[in-house]
Amino acid sequence: MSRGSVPAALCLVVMLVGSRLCQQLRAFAGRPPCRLTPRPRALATRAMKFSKFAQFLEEASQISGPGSRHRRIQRILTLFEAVRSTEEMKLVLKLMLCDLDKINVGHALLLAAADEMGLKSTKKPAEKLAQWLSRGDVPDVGEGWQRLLKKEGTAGTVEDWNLQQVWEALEKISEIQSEGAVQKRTQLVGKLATGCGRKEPAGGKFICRIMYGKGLGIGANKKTVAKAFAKQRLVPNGERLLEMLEVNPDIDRVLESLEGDCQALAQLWSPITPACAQPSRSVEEVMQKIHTKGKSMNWRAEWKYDGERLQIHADKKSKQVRLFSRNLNNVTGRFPQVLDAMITDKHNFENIILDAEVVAVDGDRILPFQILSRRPRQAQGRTKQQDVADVAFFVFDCLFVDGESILHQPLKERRSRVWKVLSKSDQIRIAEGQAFTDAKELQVALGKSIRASTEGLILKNLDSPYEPGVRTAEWLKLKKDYLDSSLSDSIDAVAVGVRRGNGQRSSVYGSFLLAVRSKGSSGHCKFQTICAVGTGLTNQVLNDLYELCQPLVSDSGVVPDFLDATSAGSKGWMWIKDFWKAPVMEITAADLTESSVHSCGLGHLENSTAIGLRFPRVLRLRPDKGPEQATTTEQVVSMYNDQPQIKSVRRSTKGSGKPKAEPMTKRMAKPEAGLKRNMMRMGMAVVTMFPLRRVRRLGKGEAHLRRGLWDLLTAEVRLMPEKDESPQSPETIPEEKRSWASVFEHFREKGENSETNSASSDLKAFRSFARRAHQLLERQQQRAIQSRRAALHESSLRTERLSLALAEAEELEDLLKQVEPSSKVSESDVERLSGWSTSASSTRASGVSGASGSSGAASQPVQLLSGWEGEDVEARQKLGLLQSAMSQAAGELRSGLLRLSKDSPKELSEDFPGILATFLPQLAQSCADAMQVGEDDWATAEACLLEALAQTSQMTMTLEPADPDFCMPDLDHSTLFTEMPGVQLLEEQRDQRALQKLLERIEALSQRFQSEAPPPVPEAARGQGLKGLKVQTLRSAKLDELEGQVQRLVEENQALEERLEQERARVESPPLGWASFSKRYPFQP
DNA sequence: CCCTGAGCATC
DNA sequence: TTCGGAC
DNA sequence: GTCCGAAGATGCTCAGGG
Ligand SMILES: Nc1ncnc2c1ncn2[C@@H]1O[C@H](COP(=O)(O)O)[C@@H](O)[C@H]1O
Repeated sequence: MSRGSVPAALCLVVMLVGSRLCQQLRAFAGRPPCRLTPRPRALATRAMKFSKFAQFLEEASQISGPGSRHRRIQRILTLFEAVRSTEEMKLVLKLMLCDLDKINVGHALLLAAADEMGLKSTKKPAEKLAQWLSRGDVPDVGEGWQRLLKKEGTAGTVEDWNLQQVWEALEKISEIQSEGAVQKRTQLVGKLATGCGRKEPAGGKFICRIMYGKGLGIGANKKTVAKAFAKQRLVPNGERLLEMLEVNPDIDRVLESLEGDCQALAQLWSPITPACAQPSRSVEEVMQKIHTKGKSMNWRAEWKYDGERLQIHADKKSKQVRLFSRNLNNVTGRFPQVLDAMITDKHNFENIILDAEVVAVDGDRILPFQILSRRPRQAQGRTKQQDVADVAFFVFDCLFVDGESILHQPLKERRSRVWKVLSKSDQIRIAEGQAFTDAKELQVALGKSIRASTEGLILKNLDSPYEPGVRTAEWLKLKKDYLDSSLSDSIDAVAVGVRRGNGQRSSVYGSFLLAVRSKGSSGHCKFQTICAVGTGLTNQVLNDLYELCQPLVSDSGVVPDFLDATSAGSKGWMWIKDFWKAPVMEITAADLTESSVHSCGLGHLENSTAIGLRFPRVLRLRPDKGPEQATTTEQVVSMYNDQPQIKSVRRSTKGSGKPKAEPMTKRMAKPEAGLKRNMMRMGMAVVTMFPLRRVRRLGKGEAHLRRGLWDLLTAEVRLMPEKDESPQSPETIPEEKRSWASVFEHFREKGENSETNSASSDLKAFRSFARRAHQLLERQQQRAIQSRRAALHESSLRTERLSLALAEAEELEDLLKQVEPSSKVSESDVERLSGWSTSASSTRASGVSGASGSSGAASQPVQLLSGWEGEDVEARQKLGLLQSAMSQAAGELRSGLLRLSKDSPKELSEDFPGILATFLPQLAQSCADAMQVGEDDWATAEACLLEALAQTSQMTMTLEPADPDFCMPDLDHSTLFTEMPGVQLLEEQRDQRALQKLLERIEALSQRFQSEAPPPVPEAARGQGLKGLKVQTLRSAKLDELEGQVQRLVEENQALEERLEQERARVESPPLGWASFSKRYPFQP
């Protein structure tokens, strides 16, 4: 039944009809002509309608409870019994298993398609649908479609497509490409929905889920469907379906085969479903599993490479190679370098199927998964200029050799067979491993593998056959992140955002955006996102977290200001208003990776990226912790740097250190001079802007450029010749001093060697790269300026408000002094104060919204005071934190600036005596001076700094770009530098100081009250209001005055209000507060 | 021309 | 990929 | 133990909007 047997006439038909029908027609070709019945028209009348199909599915989905599995299978069986032909059975199976071609239809398009269904009963269907989803009224898009279609009713004649029509529509959708594709697809999807769902709304649901491709949501997927299929009678040998699919994923072919020879043999060019390994959590568990298995103690521990699974099919004579991914996709085009290595004459096989892992490598070094995944996905010509990395196949099994399947042979024999015929090379390697018998050996092997940057071990029974598609107990995976010992890898992170769940989780939050604490450069407690997490949580926890978080989420959609988030990392979240109430979770992960989505560690890593987590999951809640006790960014960064993969890269670049680069010469050719200058600026911009900026937008193009720049910086180590080694100076160039100079030097040499100015393609590439990088930086700077302007404005407003608040607080304090001449406050006073203040706020709330203060009653200082009486250790800790962070900030900035000046490479300053000699040192010095002055006098400091900046900007202006291609943009440098973080810090510190003073006073006041220990405010006293009191005494008069004061506070001082609200809530511990979780989820170390 | 969003692939 | 729930 | 369906990060490619 090979392709070759397709009659020419049919081929013609195929071409005419369209490629999508190709497979089916090919299927017909292999069988006697009489099997071609029923004819299409006859088929159409008797064909199963989608509505009927959907009814079966709907019934199956409603089955639950004891014995549901079996009953569900029975139900599906009745569906199969209703099928009339093999052709139809193919459709049924493919639809049920969502076995479609790539159709490029996802969540967004399914939503949009609601507008294309011609619905009469709903105004804006897509909008409505989105609303339902966001409120959790409907668990998924499919259910939403069903609801929309149900409203339409079935009055009149409505469309009801049969399965064949549906399939053809799906094929059509998959063919849509290029301009206008999205619109066309949307329309077709809409029509399809009508065809499937008008008669029977559930049909809409199922066609939607089929297109979405993640299962029908009826509690029956491949395995269950196969069990039902085993019992049906239309197609013979149904019980062998799975077995056949394991060696041939094409359902059409398999059904034909079931009717025919029914051979379930592995074949060359047809992918075999790969075997998987069972997870194991410890060496002990593994040993136990092995022993209880009994018989065989013949096990092998193999490195678990961190790459992609690859099945290699090769035929020597025809010189053909085909590669299949873990999901049986053909990925031959993605690894051109390795194809040749598979068909050399050195191999001793005619043909072969290998099981392997493909990994990015640098010589003998194994590179992280992330590098591998950066390779192009599309078929590339074999003549590519530059690849992201070299690649190697680590072969660990052999399934087929010289026309014969060897799946049934024990691993031992498969291995010995393949090593006999396979010739090793740089591209084709053998998976490292060793036999082991006891726990000790295993432990040693594990340590070794992890040090080699693998994920851990795969343990294999050498006596076991290859079991395609099975999570077999003969293979055990022992991953490093499962190990209990990796306790250091657990992170305590704060939930700062939530997202509603889908499907069965639509009634709760399905995932949480987590952040770690950054005790960054300002006293503000900032959090940086590190991952989202939605697994590891039980239903109980999910429900409780929903209760807890619901009142905390803001409806504004604005990222809260305690959070650093990149733009990509802040999409689609509902934010938690104040982090003091946010839950803390202990999480773990397999790896820490570079991230362009999360913000954790921005500015801490030398290559200017942030950190994210691979495979994050919740270990448990930590109600014993508040957000202020979360893991810090610094801790995460050091965890990142401690990883074997990272260390190994470090070692390799450090190890080949070289003597100091020679100063750049003046004999540099003209074009390069311009280039150099511009690159110098770029470099300066990178060095000065990047590490200090707090929030950075990270995009794809940007990521590439950043990596490019970083590569240039680090490449010098390898680029520079190692001659001239002076043993006198064992000092290698430290990482911080990797200089742009040597990069230029390298490219200059390249340029000179290539005779003509423009002939060097390297130089050309570099030029275009430089230009792009330059443009990018320019844009970034513009953006930075704008956002800094906005921030500064905001900041000054805030400062103003704070100082106002401060003044009022002082007044308040004075007044209070008068109120309590004997420095004692009577119980009734406190009572009144509290009652009065609540009254004030509730009056205000009702005045504004008419509701009972759903946005949280505005709190007030007085209330705070009474709230603070409790022993709130955490509040004090927080204050301490703020203070220490404050004092740190100045020091940090100073030393940062000084470091900046030292970092500037000497060779550069020699080359540009007029510029660098004064530029950086002076800037740094001025800044540092300003900081010192600033301790006492912020205004002077700022002026000082601004002047310094103005000077430097003038100097910068004197640089004349020699190369017209690289004109420095007309930036207003004084503005540019004024907007630098240093200035921002000043502003923030001013805020901080104001705030700190305020807090100090409040603290003092609260201490005064503390000695009183007044009783809690009785309910009756609340809401009474000051006006209801008899105002007789002097005290009461003063209280009247106080009312005026505080009401102004309430109205004018939003910032303060929020702050105080946080404090209040913290002390009050509301009914479902985070602290109360301790009871339900007690912490056990 | 560049950036973004959606879809899909890998893990 | 990881994890929890239902059977 | 099996099966299903929740959930994650990253990176590439394409179409569409400015
Ligand atoms: N030596 C090896 N033997 C088998 N699988 C391996 C090996 N090295 C890496 N793997 C990969 O590990 C995967 C299984 O682990 P996991 O993905 O954690 O379930 C397989 O899909 C392989 O791609």
